[in-house]
Amino acid sequence: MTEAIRTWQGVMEEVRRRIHARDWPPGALIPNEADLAAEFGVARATVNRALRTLAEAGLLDRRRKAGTRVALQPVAKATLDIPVLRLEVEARGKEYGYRRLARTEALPPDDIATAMQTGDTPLLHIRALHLAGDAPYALEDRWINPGVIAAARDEPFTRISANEWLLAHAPYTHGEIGFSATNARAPEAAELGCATGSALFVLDRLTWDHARTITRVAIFYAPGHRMRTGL
Amino acid sequence: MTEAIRTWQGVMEEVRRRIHARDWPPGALIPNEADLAAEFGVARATVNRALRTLAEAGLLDRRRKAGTRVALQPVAKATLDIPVLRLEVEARGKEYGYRRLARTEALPPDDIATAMQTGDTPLLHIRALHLAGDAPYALEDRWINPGVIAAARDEPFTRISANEWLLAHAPYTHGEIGFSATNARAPEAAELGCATGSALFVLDRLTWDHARTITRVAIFYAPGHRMRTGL
DNA sequence: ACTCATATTATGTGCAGACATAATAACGGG
DNA sequence: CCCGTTATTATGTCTGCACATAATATGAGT
Repeated sequence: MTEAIRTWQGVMEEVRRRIHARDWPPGALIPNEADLAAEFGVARATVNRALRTLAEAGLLDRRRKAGTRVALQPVAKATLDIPVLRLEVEARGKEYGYRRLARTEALPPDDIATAMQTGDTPLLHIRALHLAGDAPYALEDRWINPGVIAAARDEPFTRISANEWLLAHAPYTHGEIGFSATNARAPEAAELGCATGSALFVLDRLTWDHARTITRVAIFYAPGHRMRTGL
Repeated sequence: MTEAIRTWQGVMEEVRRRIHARDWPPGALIPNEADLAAEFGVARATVNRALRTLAEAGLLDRRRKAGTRVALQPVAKATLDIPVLRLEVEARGKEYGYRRLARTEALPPDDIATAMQTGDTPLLHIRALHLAGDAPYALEDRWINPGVIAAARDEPFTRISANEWLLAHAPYTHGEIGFSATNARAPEAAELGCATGSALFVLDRLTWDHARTITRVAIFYAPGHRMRTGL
Protein backbone atom coordinates (compact mmCIF):
# COMPACT_ATOMS: atom_id res chain seq x y z
CA MET A 1 0.00 0.00 0.00
CA THR A 2 1.37 3.34 -1.01
CA GLU A 3 0.67 6.44 0.97
CA ALA A 4 -2.91 7.24 1.75
CA ILE A 5 -5.00 9.66 -0.26
CA ARG A 6 -6.04 12.67 1.74
CA THR A 7 -7.33 15.34 -0.59
CA TRP A 8 -10.00 15.55 -3.27
CA GLN A 9 -7.26 16.16 -5.81
CA GLY A 10 -5.67 12.93 -4.68
CA VAL A 11 -8.91 11.04 -5.15
CA MET A 12 -9.34 12.67 -8.54
CA GLU A 13 -5.88 11.61 -9.64
CA GLU A 14 -6.41 8.04 -8.53
CA VAL A 15 -9.74 7.83 -10.34
CA ARG A 16 -8.16 9.35 -13.41
CA ARG A 17 -5.36 6.80 -13.21
CA ARG A 18 -7.81 3.90 -13.05
CA ILE A 19 -9.71 5.18 -16.04
CA HIS A 20 -6.51 5.68 -17.96
CA ALA A 21 -5.20 2.25 -16.97
CA ARG A 22 -8.48 0.70 -18.13
CA ASP A 23 -9.22 -0.65 -14.66
CA TRP A 24 -12.49 1.09 -15.36
CA PRO A 25 -12.93 0.96 -19.12
CA PRO A 26 -15.11 3.39 -21.08
CA GLY A 27 -18.76 2.84 -20.25
CA ALA A 28 -18.07 0.98 -17.03
CA LEU A 29 -20.05 1.69 -13.91
CA ILE A 30 -17.72 2.69 -11.12
CA PRO A 31 -18.33 2.09 -7.39
CA ASN A 32 -20.61 4.51 -5.64
CA GLU A 33 -19.38 7.43 -3.57
CA ALA A 34 -19.87 5.73 -0.23
CA ASP A 35 -17.82 2.71 -1.27
CA LEU A 36 -15.03 4.79 -2.73
CA ALA A 37 -14.97 6.93 0.38
CA ALA A 38 -14.57 3.81 2.49
CA GLU A 39 -11.86 2.43 0.20
CA PHE A 40 -9.83 5.63 0.16
CA GLY A 41 -10.49 6.38 3.81
CA VAL A 42 -11.94 9.83 3.16
CA ALA A 43 -15.36 11.42 3.65
CA ARG A 44 -18.01 11.05 0.98
CA ALA A 45 -17.95 14.81 0.38
CA THR A 46 -14.33 14.50 -0.67
CA VAL A 47 -15.11 11.79 -3.18
CA ASN A 48 -18.06 13.83 -4.38
CA ARG A 49 -15.88 16.83 -5.09
CA ALA A 50 -13.42 14.70 -7.04
CA LEU A 51 -16.04 12.93 -9.14
CA ARG A 52 -17.99 16.12 -9.74
CA THR A 53 -14.88 17.82 -11.06
CA LEU A 54 -14.13 14.92 -13.39
CA ALA A 55 -17.72 14.97 -14.61
CA GLU A 56 -17.45 18.68 -15.38
CA ALA A 57 -14.33 17.90 -17.36
CA GLY A 58 -16.34 15.41 -19.38
CA LEU A 59 -14.51 12.29 -18.21
CA LEU A 60 -17.41 10.84 -16.25
CA ASP A 61 -21.17 10.70 -16.69
CA ARG A 62 -23.17 10.90 -13.51
CA ARG A 63 -26.87 10.37 -12.96
CA ARG A 64 -28.79 10.09 -9.75
CA LYS A 65 -29.63 6.57 -8.81
CA ALA A 66 -28.07 5.28 -12.04
CA GLY A 67 -24.58 5.87 -10.68
CA THR A 68 -21.36 7.09 -12.22
CA ARG A 69 -19.85 5.68 -15.37
CA VAL A 70 -16.77 6.39 -17.43
CA ALA A 71 -17.70 8.53 -20.42
CA LEU A 72 -17.97 6.55 -23.63
CA GLN A 73 -17.04 9.46 -25.86
CA PRO A 74 -15.24 11.91 -23.67
CA VAL A 75 -16.28 15.16 -25.30
CA ALA A 76 -13.23 17.31 -25.10
CA LYS A 77 -14.12 20.53 -23.35
CA ALA A 78 -11.91 23.39 -24.39
CA THR A 79 -12.23 26.43 -22.20
CA LEU A 80 -11.14 29.51 -24.07
CA ASP A 81 -10.27 32.67 -22.22
CA ILE A 82 -11.35 35.64 -24.26
CA PRO A 83 -9.67 38.67 -22.74
CA VAL A 84 -9.99 42.25 -23.83
CA LEU A 85 -7.98 42.80 -27.02
CA ARG A 86 -5.60 45.21 -25.32
CA LEU A 87 -4.57 42.58 -22.78
CA GLU A 88 -4.31 39.96 -25.49
CA VAL A 89 -1.81 42.12 -27.36
CA GLU A 90 0.12 43.06 -24.25
CA ALA A 91 0.35 39.41 -23.23
CA ARG A 92 2.27 38.84 -26.45
CA GLY A 93 4.77 41.47 -25.42
CA LYS A 94 3.71 43.95 -28.09
CA GLU A 95 2.68 47.54 -27.63
CA TYR A 96 -1.05 48.00 -27.97
CA GLY A 97 -2.48 50.59 -30.33
CA TYR A 98 -6.02 51.60 -31.14
CA ARG A 99 -7.60 53.56 -33.99
CA ARG A 100 -11.27 54.30 -34.43
CA LEU A 101 -12.15 54.09 -38.09
CA ALA A 102 -15.81 55.05 -38.12
CA ARG A 103 -18.70 55.91 -35.84
CA THR A 104 -22.19 56.34 -37.25
CA GLU A 105 -25.78 55.83 -36.25
CA ALA A 106 -27.49 53.78 -38.90
CA LEU A 107 -29.93 51.03 -39.69
CA PRO A 108 -28.07 47.71 -39.44
CA PRO A 109 -28.19 45.09 -42.19
CA ASP A 110 -31.03 42.61 -41.97
CA ASP A 111 -29.07 39.77 -40.38
CA ILE A 112 -27.82 42.00 -37.57
CA ALA A 113 -31.26 43.51 -37.00
CA THR A 114 -32.76 40.04 -36.83
CA ALA A 115 -30.13 38.73 -34.43
CA MET A 116 -30.46 41.76 -32.20
CA GLN A 117 -34.24 41.90 -32.45
CA THR A 118 -34.18 45.67 -32.72
CA GLY A 119 -36.62 45.93 -35.63
CA ASP A 120 -35.95 49.03 -37.68
CA THR A 121 -34.51 51.27 -35.02
CA PRO A 122 -31.13 52.73 -35.91
CA LEU A 123 -28.12 51.48 -33.95
CA LEU A 124 -24.71 52.85 -33.12
CA HIS A 125 -22.10 51.43 -35.47
CA ILE A 126 -18.40 51.45 -34.57
CA ARG A 127 -15.56 50.20 -36.67
CA ALA A 128 -12.07 50.22 -35.16
CA LEU A 129 -8.63 48.79 -35.59
CA HIS A 130 -6.55 47.23 -32.82
CA LEU A 131 -2.80 47.20 -33.36
CA ALA A 132 0.09 45.16 -32.01
CA GLY A 133 3.15 47.34 -32.40
CA ASP A 134 2.78 48.80 -35.87
CA ALA A 135 0.93 45.85 -37.35
CA PRO A 136 -2.86 45.54 -37.49
CA TYR A 137 -3.95 42.92 -34.97
CA ALA A 138 -7.72 42.81 -35.31
CA LEU A 139 -10.61 44.70 -36.80
CA GLU A 140 -13.67 45.36 -34.66
CA ASP A 141 -17.07 45.83 -36.23
CA ARG A 142 -19.68 46.57 -33.61
CA TRP A 143 -23.36 47.49 -33.34
CA ILE A 144 -24.61 48.91 -30.05
CA ASN A 145 -28.22 49.20 -29.00
CA PRO A 146 -28.46 52.76 -27.59
CA GLY A 147 -31.95 52.00 -26.34
CA VAL A 148 -30.31 49.89 -23.63
CA ILE A 149 -26.99 51.68 -23.24
CA ALA A 150 -27.95 55.33 -23.62
CA ALA A 151 -24.58 56.57 -22.38
CA ALA A 152 -22.95 55.10 -25.49
CA ARG A 153 -24.46 58.00 -27.49
CA ASP A 154 -22.17 60.43 -25.63
CA GLU A 155 -19.01 58.39 -26.05
CA PRO A 156 -16.86 59.08 -29.12
CA PHE A 157 -14.81 55.87 -28.78
CA THR A 158 -11.76 57.66 -30.13
CA ARG A 159 -9.42 56.89 -27.25
CA ILE A 160 -11.03 53.93 -25.52
CA SER A 161 -12.31 51.02 -27.56
CA ALA A 162 -15.92 49.94 -27.39
CA ASN A 163 -14.45 46.58 -26.44
CA GLU A 164 -13.30 47.97 -23.10
CA TRP A 165 -15.84 50.74 -22.60
CA LEU A 166 -18.73 48.31 -22.66
CA LEU A 167 -17.13 46.01 -20.10
CA ALA A 168 -17.04 48.86 -17.64
CA HIS A 169 -20.42 50.37 -18.50
CA ALA A 170 -22.67 47.60 -19.71
CA PRO A 171 -22.74 44.40 -17.71
CA TYR A 172 -24.49 41.56 -19.46
CA THR A 173 -26.53 38.71 -18.10
CA HIS A 174 -25.76 36.22 -20.84
CA GLY A 175 -24.45 36.01 -24.34
CA GLU A 176 -23.52 33.89 -27.27
CA ILE A 177 -20.18 33.55 -28.95
CA GLY A 178 -19.21 32.03 -32.26
CA PHE A 179 -16.04 31.26 -34.19
CA SER A 180 -15.71 30.96 -37.93
CA ALA A 181 -13.51 31.68 -40.91
CA THR A 182 -14.20 34.10 -43.74
CA ASN A 183 -12.46 35.45 -46.80
CA ALA A 184 -11.40 39.09 -46.42
CA ARG A 185 -13.53 41.38 -48.57
CA ALA A 186 -12.08 44.62 -49.90
CA PRO A 187 -12.76 46.82 -46.85
CA GLU A 188 -11.33 44.32 -44.36
CA ALA A 189 -8.33 43.71 -46.56
CA ALA A 190 -7.62 47.43 -46.79
CA GLU A 191 -8.04 48.01 -43.09
CA LEU A 192 -6.03 44.99 -41.98
CA GLY A 193 -3.42 45.48 -44.67
CA CYS A 194 -3.75 42.03 -46.17
CA ALA A 195 -4.71 40.61 -49.53
CA THR A 196 -8.34 40.42 -50.57
CA GLY A 197 -9.51 36.87 -50.08
CA SER A 198 -7.16 36.11 -47.18
CA ALA A 199 -8.63 33.67 -44.69
CA LEU A 200 -9.56 35.55 -41.52
CA PHE A 201 -10.39 34.06 -38.15
CA VAL A 202 -13.62 35.67 -36.93
CA LEU A 203 -15.02 35.86 -33.44
CA ASP A 204 -18.56 37.12 -33.10
CA ARG A 205 -20.41 37.85 -29.93
CA LEU A 206 -23.96 38.83 -29.03
CA THR A 207 -24.68 39.93 -25.47
CA TRP A 208 -27.93 40.44 -23.62
CA ASP A 209 -29.19 42.24 -20.56
CA HIS A 210 -32.06 39.97 -19.62
CA ALA A 211 -34.39 40.10 -22.63
CA ARG A 212 -32.73 42.99 -24.45
CA THR A 213 -29.70 42.84 -26.72
CA ILE A 214 -26.84 45.13 -25.80
CA THR A 215 -24.35 44.71 -28.57
CA ARG A 216 -23.22 42.44 -31.36
CA VAL A 217 -19.61 42.49 -32.42
CA ALA A 218 -17.45 40.76 -34.97
CA ILE A 219 -13.68 40.67 -34.47
CA PHE A 220 -11.71 39.97 -37.65
CA TYR A 221 -8.22 38.84 -36.69
CA ALA A 222 -5.30 39.51 -38.99
CA PRO A 223 -4.29 36.48 -41.11
CA GLY A 224 -2.43 33.76 -39.28
CA HIS A 225 -4.13 34.26 -35.93
CA ARG A 226 -4.50 31.14 -33.83
CA MET A 227 -6.49 30.82 -30.64
CA ARG A 228 -5.24 28.10 -28.37
CA THR A 229 -5.90 26.39 -25.06
CA GLY A 230 -5.07 23.27 -23.11
CA LEU A 231 -7.28 20.24 -22.68
CA MET B 1 -37.33 40.89 3.20
CA THR B 2 -38.01 38.54 0.35
CA GLU B 3 -37.82 34.81 0.74
CA ALA B 4 -34.70 33.40 2.27
CA ILE B 5 -31.84 32.00 0.22
CA ARG B 6 -31.28 28.34 0.85
CA THR B 7 -29.03 26.93 -1.84
CA TRP B 8 -25.60 27.76 -3.21
CA GLN B 9 -27.24 28.59 -6.54
CA GLY B 10 -29.42 31.07 -4.69
CA VAL B 11 -26.40 32.72 -3.10
CA MET B 12 -24.70 32.78 -6.48
CA GLU B 13 -27.67 34.49 -8.10
CA GLU B 14 -27.86 37.11 -5.40
CA VAL B 15 -24.15 37.86 -5.65
CA ARG B 16 -24.45 38.02 -9.39
CA ARG B 17 -27.36 40.42 -9.05
CA ARG B 18 -25.39 42.73 -6.76
CA ILE B 19 -22.48 42.80 -9.16
CA HIS B 20 -24.77 43.48 -12.06
CA ALA B 21 -26.64 46.18 -10.16
CA ARG B 22 -23.30 47.81 -9.29
CA ASP B 23 -23.92 47.39 -5.56
CA TRP B 24 -20.47 45.88 -5.80
CA PRO B 25 -18.78 47.69 -8.68
CA PRO B 26 -15.87 46.25 -10.65
CA GLY B 27 -12.77 46.06 -8.48
CA ALA B 28 -14.67 46.30 -5.20
CA LEU B 29 -13.82 44.09 -2.25
CA ILE B 30 -16.87 42.13 -1.20
CA PRO B 31 -17.65 40.93 2.34
CA ASN B 32 -15.87 37.79 3.48
CA GLU B 33 -17.47 34.38 3.46
CA ALA B 34 -18.32 34.32 7.13
CA ASP B 35 -20.16 37.64 6.94
CA LEU B 36 -22.07 36.67 3.82
CA ALA B 37 -23.00 33.35 5.40
CA ALA B 38 -24.40 35.20 8.42
CA GLU B 39 -26.26 37.67 6.20
CA PHE B 40 -27.86 35.01 4.02
CA GLY B 41 -28.43 32.62 6.91
CA VAL B 42 -26.53 29.75 5.34
CA ALA B 43 -23.37 27.84 6.21
CA ARG B 44 -20.02 29.18 5.09
CA ALA B 45 -19.48 26.13 2.89
CA THR B 46 -22.54 27.15 0.90
CA VAL B 47 -21.22 30.65 0.33
CA ASN B 48 -17.85 29.17 -0.56
CA ARG B 49 -19.38 26.98 -3.24
CA ALA B 50 -21.20 29.96 -4.74
CA LEU B 51 -18.19 32.27 -4.76
CA ARG B 52 -15.87 29.56 -6.02
CA THR B 53 -18.18 28.89 -8.95
CA LEU B 54 -18.36 32.59 -9.82
CA ALA B 55 -14.58 32.81 -9.61
CA GLU B 56 -14.24 29.88 -12.02
CA ALA B 57 -16.56 31.73 -14.37
CA GLY B 58 -14.22 34.70 -14.23
CA LEU B 59 -16.60 37.08 -12.49
CA LEU B 60 -14.68 37.23 -9.21
CA ASP B 61 -11.02 37.25 -8.23
CA ARG B 62 -10.21 35.47 -5.00
CA ARG B 63 -6.99 35.36 -3.03
CA ARG B 64 -6.32 34.01 0.40
CA LYS B 65 -6.18 36.63 3.06
CA ALA B 66 -6.62 39.38 0.46
CA GLY B 67 -10.30 38.54 0.08
CA THR B 68 -12.69 38.42 -2.83
CA ARG B 69 -13.17 41.22 -5.33
CA VAL B 70 -15.27 41.78 -8.39
CA ALA B 71 -13.21 41.15 -11.52
CA LEU B 72 -12.06 44.33 -13.21
CA GLN B 73 -11.97 42.86 -16.69
CA PRO B 74 -14.20 39.84 -16.62
CA VAL B 75 -12.42 37.60 -19.11
CA ALA B 76 -15.19 35.87 -20.95
CA LYS B 77 -14.70 32.15 -20.64
CA ALA B 78 -16.18 30.25 -23.51
CA THR B 79 -16.39 26.53 -22.95
CA LEU B 80 -16.54 24.70 -26.23
CA ASP B 81 -17.71 21.13 -26.40
CA ILE B 82 -15.77 19.31 -29.05
CA PRO B 83 -17.59 16.09 -29.73
CA VAL B 84 -16.65 13.33 -32.11
CA LEU B 85 -17.41 14.43 -35.68
CA ARG B 86 -20.01 11.72 -36.15
CA LEU B 87 -22.06 13.02 -33.23
CA GLU B 88 -21.61 16.59 -34.40
CA VAL B 89 -23.13 15.70 -37.76
CA GLU B 90 -25.92 13.62 -36.25
CA ALA B 91 -26.78 16.44 -33.86
CA ARG B 92 -27.53 18.53 -36.94
CA GLY B 93 -30.01 15.94 -38.09
CA LYS B 94 -27.89 14.83 -41.02
CA GLU B 95 -26.79 11.33 -41.92
CA TYR B 96 -23.14 10.77 -41.14
CA GLY B 97 -20.78 9.41 -43.76
CA TYR B 98 -17.10 8.57 -43.66
CA ARG B 99 -14.50 7.96 -46.37
CA ARG B 100 -10.86 7.20 -45.79
CA LEU B 101 -8.81 8.94 -48.44
CA ALA B 102 -5.28 7.80 -47.66
CA ARG B 103 -3.27 5.78 -45.16
CA THR B 104 0.52 5.74 -45.32
CA GLU B 105 3.50 5.44 -43.05
CA ALA B 106 5.82 8.32 -43.74
CA LEU B 107 8.14 10.92 -42.34
CA PRO B 108 6.05 13.93 -41.32
CA PRO B 109 6.85 17.48 -42.38
CA ASP B 110 9.23 19.37 -40.11
CA ASP B 111 6.63 21.36 -38.20
CA ILE B 112 4.70 18.22 -37.30
CA ALA B 113 7.85 16.33 -36.33
CA THR B 114 8.90 19.23 -34.14
CA ALA B 115 5.53 19.55 -32.46
CA MET B 116 5.31 15.82 -31.83
CA GLN B 117 8.97 15.51 -30.84
CA THR B 118 9.31 12.27 -32.75
CA GLY B 119 12.61 13.12 -34.42
CA ASP B 120 12.93 11.33 -37.75
CA THR B 121 10.86 8.26 -37.03
CA PRO B 122 8.12 7.63 -39.57
CA LEU B 123 4.54 8.12 -38.42
CA LEU B 124 1.17 6.80 -39.50
CA HIS B 125 -0.60 9.34 -41.69
CA ILE B 126 -4.36 9.22 -42.21
CA ARG B 127 -6.42 11.50 -44.37
CA ALA B 128 -10.19 11.11 -44.32
CA LEU B 129 -13.39 12.84 -45.21
CA HIS B 130 -16.41 13.19 -42.92
CA LEU B 131 -19.74 13.74 -44.65
CA ALA B 132 -23.08 15.21 -43.62
CA GLY B 133 -25.64 13.68 -45.93
CA ASP B 134 -23.99 13.89 -49.34
CA ALA B 135 -21.99 17.03 -48.63
CA PRO B 136 -18.44 17.05 -47.30
CA TYR B 137 -18.47 18.19 -43.69
CA ALA B 138 -14.84 18.13 -42.64
CA LEU B 139 -11.47 16.87 -43.72
CA GLU B 140 -9.27 15.09 -41.20
CA ASP B 141 -5.51 15.08 -41.55
CA ARG B 142 -3.88 13.03 -38.83
CA TRP B 143 -0.46 11.81 -37.75
CA ILE B 144 -0.29 8.98 -35.24
CA ASN B 145 2.77 7.95 -33.25
CA PRO B 146 2.81 4.13 -33.57
CA GLY B 147 5.58 3.96 -31.02
CA VAL B 148 2.96 4.78 -28.40
CA ILE B 149 -0.13 3.28 -30.00
CA ALA B 150 1.22 0.12 -31.60
CA ALA B 151 -2.27 -1.26 -32.28
CA ALA B 152 -2.85 1.56 -34.76
CA ARG B 153 -0.54 -0.27 -37.17
CA ASP B 154 -3.11 -3.06 -37.50
CA GLU B 155 -6.09 -0.82 -38.02
CA PRO B 156 -7.00 0.11 -41.61
CA PHE B 157 -9.32 2.99 -40.61
CA THR B 158 -11.56 2.26 -43.57
CA ARG B 159 -14.78 1.83 -41.61
CA ILE B 160 -14.13 3.57 -38.34
CA SER B 161 -12.48 6.99 -38.30
CA ALA B 162 -9.23 7.58 -36.46
CA ASN B 163 -11.23 10.27 -34.68
CA GLU B 164 -13.31 7.63 -32.91
CA TRP B 165 -10.88 4.75 -32.85
CA LEU B 166 -8.34 6.70 -30.85
CA LEU B 167 -10.90 7.75 -28.25
CA ALA B 168 -11.58 4.13 -27.50
CA HIS B 169 -8.00 2.88 -27.74
CA ALA B 170 -5.71 5.72 -26.73
CA PRO B 171 -6.57 7.68 -23.63
CA TYR B 172 -4.57 10.84 -23.22
CA THR B 173 -3.35 12.61 -20.14
CA HIS B 174 -3.36 16.10 -21.57
CA GLY B 175 -3.42 17.97 -24.82
CA GLU B 176 -3.50 21.23 -26.62
CA ILE B 177 -6.08 22.54 -29.00
CA GLY B 178 -6.01 25.44 -31.40
CA PHE B 179 -8.39 27.25 -33.75
CA SER B 180 -7.45 29.20 -36.81
CA ALA B 181 -8.44 30.06 -40.36
CA THR B 182 -6.64 29.11 -43.53
CA ASN B 183 -7.11 29.40 -47.27
CA ALA B 184 -7.93 26.08 -48.94
CA ARG B 185 -5.02 24.81 -51.01
CA ALA B 186 -5.65 22.65 -54.04
CA PRO B 187 -5.88 19.27 -52.24
CA GLU B 188 -8.27 20.49 -49.54
CA ALA B 189 -10.38 22.28 -52.15
CA ALA B 190 -10.65 19.13 -54.23
CA GLU B 191 -11.47 16.91 -51.27
CA LEU B 192 -13.98 19.28 -49.71
CA GLY B 193 -15.47 20.25 -53.04
CA CYS B 194 -14.95 23.97 -52.65
CA ALA B 195 -13.02 26.65 -54.47
CA THR B 196 -9.28 26.99 -54.02
CA GLY B 197 -8.62 29.85 -51.61
CA SER B 198 -11.89 29.42 -49.68
CA ALA B 199 -11.56 30.37 -46.02
CA LEU B 200 -11.61 27.21 -43.93
CA PHE B 201 -12.09 26.97 -40.19
CA VAL B 202 -9.36 24.73 -38.80
CA LEU B 203 -9.21 22.91 -35.50
CA ASP B 204 -5.90 21.33 -34.58
CA ARG B 205 -5.17 19.13 -31.64
CA LEU B 206 -2.07 17.56 -30.14
CA THR B 207 -2.51 14.94 -27.41
CA TRP B 208 -0.04 13.41 -25.01
CA ASP B 209 0.26 10.33 -22.85
CA HIS B 210 2.44 11.71 -20.08
CA ALA B 211 5.65 12.75 -21.84
CA ARG B 212 4.94 11.11 -25.21
CA THR B 213 2.86 12.50 -28.05
CA ILE B 214 0.05 10.29 -29.27
CA THR B 215 -1.38 12.09 -32.23
CA ARG B 216 -1.68 15.41 -33.91
CA VAL B 217 -4.70 16.15 -36.05
CA ALA B 218 -6.01 19.01 -38.12
CA ILE B 219 -9.71 19.18 -38.95
CA PHE B 220 -10.54 21.37 -41.94
CA TYR B 221 -14.23 22.23 -41.83
CA ALA B 222 -16.12 22.92 -45.03
CA PRO B 223 -16.60 26.63 -45.81
CA GLY B 224 -19.20 28.42 -43.71
CA HIS B 225 -18.72 26.33 -40.58
CA ARG B 226 -19.34 28.15 -37.33
CA MET B 227 -18.57 26.85 -33.86
CA ARG B 228 -20.73 28.39 -31.20
CA THR B 229 -21.37 28.39 -27.47
CA GLY B 230 -23.04 30.37 -24.71
CA LEU B 231 -21.34 32.69 -22.28
C1' DA C 1 14.40 53.53 9.06
C1' DC C 2 15.02 48.86 7.83
C1' DT C 3 14.75 43.74 8.43
C1' DC C 4 13.06 39.62 9.85
C1' DA C 5 10.21 36.86 12.79
C1' DT C 6 5.48 36.45 14.33
C1' DA C 7 0.49 37.21 14.53
C1' DT C 8 -3.63 37.71 12.08
C1' DT C 9 -7.00 36.88 8.63
C1' DA C 10 -9.59 35.13 4.55
C1' DT C 11 -9.88 31.44 1.74
C1' DG C 12 -9.23 26.26 0.97
C1' DT C 13 -10.38 21.97 2.35
C1' DG C 14 -11.62 17.97 5.37
C1' DC C 15 -15.19 15.37 8.28
C1' DA C 16 -19.56 13.35 9.87
C1' DG C 17 -24.19 13.42 9.64
C1' DA C 18 -28.61 14.66 7.68
C1' DC C 19 -32.16 15.38 4.37
C1' DA C 20 -33.55 16.31 -0.71
C1' DT C 21 -34.18 14.70 -5.29
C1' DA C 22 -34.26 11.99 -9.32
C1' DA C 23 -34.40 7.76 -11.40
C1' DT C 24 -34.83 3.09 -11.36
C1' DA C 25 -36.64 -1.34 -9.50
C1' DA C 26 -40.10 -3.93 -7.24
C1' DC C 27 -44.67 -4.83 -6.47
C1' DG C 28 -49.56 -5.35 -6.64
C1' DG C 29 -54.17 -4.80 -8.76
C1' DG C 30 -56.80 -5.08 -12.70
C1' DC D 1 -49.48 -9.14 -19.08
C1' DC D 2 -49.83 -4.22 -18.58
C1' DC D 3 -49.89 -0.14 -15.69
C1' DG D 4 -49.65 2.80 -11.94
C1' DT D 5 -47.99 3.10 -7.07
C1' DT D 6 -44.39 2.53 -3.79
C1' DA D 7 -39.80 1.38 -2.18
C1' DT D 8 -35.02 1.72 -2.91
C1' DT D 9 -30.74 3.73 -4.14
C1' DA D 10 -27.06 6.91 -5.72
C1' DT D 11 -26.13 11.43 -6.29
C1' DG D 12 -26.86 16.44 -4.76
C1' DT D 13 -26.55 19.55 -1.25
C1' DC D 14 -26.67 21.76 3.52
C1' DT D 15 -24.88 22.24 8.24
C1' DG D 16 -21.42 23.08 11.76
C1' DC D 17 -17.20 22.29 13.01
C1' DA D 18 -12.13 21.86 12.51
C1' DC D 19 -7.63 22.61 10.81
C1' DA D 20 -4.45 23.95 6.72
C1' DT D 21 -2.45 27.40 3.90
C1' DA D 22 -1.20 31.65 1.86
C1' DA D 23 -0.71 36.34 2.15
C1' DT D 24 -0.70 40.39 4.55
C1' DA D 25 -0.10 43.23 8.83
C1' DT D 26 2.34 43.94 12.99
C1' DG D 27 6.02 44.71 15.85
C1' DA D 28 10.55 43.82 18.04
C1' DG D 29 15.29 44.49 17.57
C1' DT D 30 19.09 46.56 15.46
